[in-house]
Amino acid sequence: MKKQINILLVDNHPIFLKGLVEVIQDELPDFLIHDFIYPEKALESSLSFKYDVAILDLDMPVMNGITLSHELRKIQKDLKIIILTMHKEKEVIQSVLSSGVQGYVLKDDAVIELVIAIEEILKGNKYITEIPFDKQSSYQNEQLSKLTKTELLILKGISQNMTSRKLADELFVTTKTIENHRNNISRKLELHGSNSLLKFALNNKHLL
Amino acid sequence: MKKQINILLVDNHPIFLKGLVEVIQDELPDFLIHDFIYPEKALESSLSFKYDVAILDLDMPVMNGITLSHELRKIQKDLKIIILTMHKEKEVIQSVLSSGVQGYVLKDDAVIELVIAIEEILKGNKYITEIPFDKQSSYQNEQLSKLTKTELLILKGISQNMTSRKLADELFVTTKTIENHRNNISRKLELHGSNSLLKFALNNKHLL
DNA sequence: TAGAAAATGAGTAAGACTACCTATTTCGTT
DNA sequence: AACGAAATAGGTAGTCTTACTCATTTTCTA
Repeated sequence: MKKQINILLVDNHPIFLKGLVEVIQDELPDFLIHDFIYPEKALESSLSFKYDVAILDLDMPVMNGITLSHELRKIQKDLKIIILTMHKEKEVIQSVLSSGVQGYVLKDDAVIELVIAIEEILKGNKYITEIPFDKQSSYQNEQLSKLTKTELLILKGISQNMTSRKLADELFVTTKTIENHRNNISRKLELHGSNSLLKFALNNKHLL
Repeated sequence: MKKQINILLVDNHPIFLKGLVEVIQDELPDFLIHDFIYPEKALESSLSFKYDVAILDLDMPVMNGITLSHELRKIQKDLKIIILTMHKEKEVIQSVLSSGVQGYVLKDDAVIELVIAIEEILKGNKYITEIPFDKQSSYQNEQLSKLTKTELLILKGISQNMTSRKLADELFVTTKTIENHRNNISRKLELHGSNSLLKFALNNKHLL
């Protein structure tokens, strides 16, 4: 008897989710699909149920796909993750992949892409869909291109809830250095006022 | 014998489109659905086929949903149009409705919304989905229901980039009062650490 | 290899936020 | 009318961030 494969599917768009369930079910009738609109509910269910693969939407309110993947992995270390998104920007893909997921599929890919991804991931491989020619969110990119490597690194840290203190420890420099970098970044990006840098970082997390 | 109802469905995301077809077919098995990934192909088909309702994605490359609706109407004056999109912004909705479509449904609405929309439109009515404001992700809502009226007001202010100082001026109280409210909010929501309240407020802007 | 850019660090000052505490007044409900 | 919740405000301390200036060292590159 073959082992039952359980798929966790999380997407906050009900219509898309329902469609997705049917599509996957059509192509992979032996798999059991557990679908959730709310990341929190999915997380809760993972406490009492073991999944083989999780297919997660990237842009969700409250908890995005990457955060959810981390939370799921805390509960179940060996869970395989496929991120399903409409983002075609190199930077998004880069940052998603660097967070240790196994698959990346676009919502405007053909259905077969997702099916292949699931099958490959189950074999222990990774699967990254072909990304079409680059479509950039050009404005923010121009802004970010003004920054140096270290500045980008710090901005990324800020977007990940790190204080200057923590960043300093992490990078083995003084907090003063981090503060100086923060100031330089703010000047380059023309950001002013309280927590303006944090807000920018959060708003552009996907580019960092 | 009942008249056959023909639905034109256009969305440039294949997975979403395939799911959508199945979902509509499930709910409205007597309807005939003609689905297209490319707006141009849909337009071409409308030259030789008469549709009753068109369900169009708003964001498509080359030709967006509104443009397509105009083109379709040139060919078939009485065609009913439902725009299906993920945009919740007042401005988008305003401009879409003013272009003379009959329906507006969100991609993150439940499936039933679209079905109702189709049925209403066929009766000659318009159907505009409820726009969020009081449609909530239930978990955060439970959290927010712990807060008092004033606390919610302050949280909203925070989400709009206001400092405690500005909020105090606005509400004619001292900054100390605002700070106390902030502390009470953080305690109720179990938020800790630097700027945790700001981050929460930004993440839940849509609920405030 | 010389000059420019980047990274590092210090000083100083002010504003903002978190995290506790206590206390008084106002308001709504029973 | 009494009770409890909510709103108001002060105290105190520590942390974090912004916003400047200046100086030194490292690294890249023309």
